[in-house]
Amino acid sequence: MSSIWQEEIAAETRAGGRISDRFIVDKVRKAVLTQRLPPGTRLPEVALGDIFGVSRSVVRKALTRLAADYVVTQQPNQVARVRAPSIEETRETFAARRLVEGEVAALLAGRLDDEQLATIASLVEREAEAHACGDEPARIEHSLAIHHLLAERSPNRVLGAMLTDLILRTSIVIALYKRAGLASCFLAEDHPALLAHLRTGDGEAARRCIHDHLQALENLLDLSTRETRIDLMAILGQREGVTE
Amino acid sequence: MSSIWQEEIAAETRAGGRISDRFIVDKVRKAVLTQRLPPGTRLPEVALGDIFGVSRSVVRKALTRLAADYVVTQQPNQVARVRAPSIEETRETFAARRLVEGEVAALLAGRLDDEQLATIASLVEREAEAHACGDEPARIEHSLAIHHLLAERSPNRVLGAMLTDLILRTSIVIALYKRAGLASCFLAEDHPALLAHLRTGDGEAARRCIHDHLQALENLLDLSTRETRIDLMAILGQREGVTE
DNA sequence: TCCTGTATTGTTGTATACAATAAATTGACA
DNA sequence: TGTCAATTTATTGTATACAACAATACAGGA
Repeated sequence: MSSIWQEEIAAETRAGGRISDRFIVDKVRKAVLTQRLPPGTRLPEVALGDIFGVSRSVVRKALTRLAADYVVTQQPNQVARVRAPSIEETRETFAARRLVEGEVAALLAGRLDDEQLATIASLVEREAEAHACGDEPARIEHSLAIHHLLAERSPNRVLGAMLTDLILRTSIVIALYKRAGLASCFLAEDHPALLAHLRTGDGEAARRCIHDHLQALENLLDLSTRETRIDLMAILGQREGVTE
Repeated sequence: MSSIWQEEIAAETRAGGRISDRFIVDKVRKAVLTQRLPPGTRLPEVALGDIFGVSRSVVRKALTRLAADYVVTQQPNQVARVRAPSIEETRETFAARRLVEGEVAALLAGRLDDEQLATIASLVEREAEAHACGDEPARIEHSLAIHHLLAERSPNRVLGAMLTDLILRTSIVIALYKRAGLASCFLAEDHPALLAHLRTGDGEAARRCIHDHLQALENLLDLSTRETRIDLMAILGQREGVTE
């Protein structure tokens, strides 16, 4: 029973903490994000229960939550699968995020204190450094941290929660549809420019900045309808699930 | 065991359909919306299971979904309760809905075919009639149908789903914070004006119309911070739950 | 009267058994 | 060899039992 989560589960149990549904949600989410669980992967309840050392009750709750987050699909009497958002949904998700994150940035401009601005500045710097070092996972982590900070600090918490969801969903589709051969989605100018607008308090400039940034990101993806890169039939046909 | 859902459950079981988690979600949601289950109401799993004639498994799934929809709160080892959104959250929910529904309306303007426009026109008319007859429940139903139609027909389905959620959440807080003595939240001019803009295809006008409409709606609420109408301590202190 | 520790009750958390459904396999037949 | 039906296996749906935790009620002492 060697799974991709072997060490993490061992660490958690050693630390005395018993595995909860939240733990499972986190692990599956991250695995989907890093494409260790590609779209279409079967997630049978008993298999996951064996892996995490819990019963189906806990797994079921985790899967229900993942379905609410659009990470997996759950249809009656069928195994849960890692979701494969379509090209159309990808475009719509980006458009929704542009709207929401643009508004959050506009609301936030001029309202952040020096400490928060310094935190963002540090993340922007570290993102550039990681890119220079060729450490893409670290760069993604810092980039995500910037956007998550906007979501957390959003003066409107309802919009903030919506943005958190949208960041996750766009991250998944970026991993899915990243143009083959593209090493990184780093856009050197964008985050520094955003920081400047947040500092000066120009809300509309911040909104435009976010808008253009996300549009540029979307343009880096391969969303050509011709050859559907995600061949659902091929994916759903294969019998592979989580390794046990 | 006489509950507020007595007849509906009997009807469902007579019709041969067995009670599913979706059924429970619908019934609880509607009861919250119509304030038959006021905020703070305890929703113990066994009590709900007895009422609906199912085991805790089904009830638990329903409650998890209701929590994802922000209808109830679920904290570890504590009974689920009907959520009581704060005044601040109410304002934020309205602001979020203005943003999202405005965008949906702008996208939709000029894109609806004659049949869909006729459907909306009919709903607008029937809403006015219901108001004239003093039939407030019917008026609310028709008004909601108009907004739900926008959500369903949204060219961007991600935004459409978000709007569906926001319509539910605003409906709950409207019921909660409606100014005492106010018979109806009917705004005679707004829906006809929206219909006109959707027909002519003026997206920005449709956006402004939605924006002003929702702002007017929010202004009809009693969101004065002075006397907190929702006294959580009083509500959470009382032992009342669903009637058995 | 007020506080505090303890027993009791109420409620949720988890595991498991069995039923119901879907998927896969097998075998017969053309 | 290919196709269809019947059987077997895999998987989820539901109910239930027991453990763990929280809230309550009660009794005793300051």
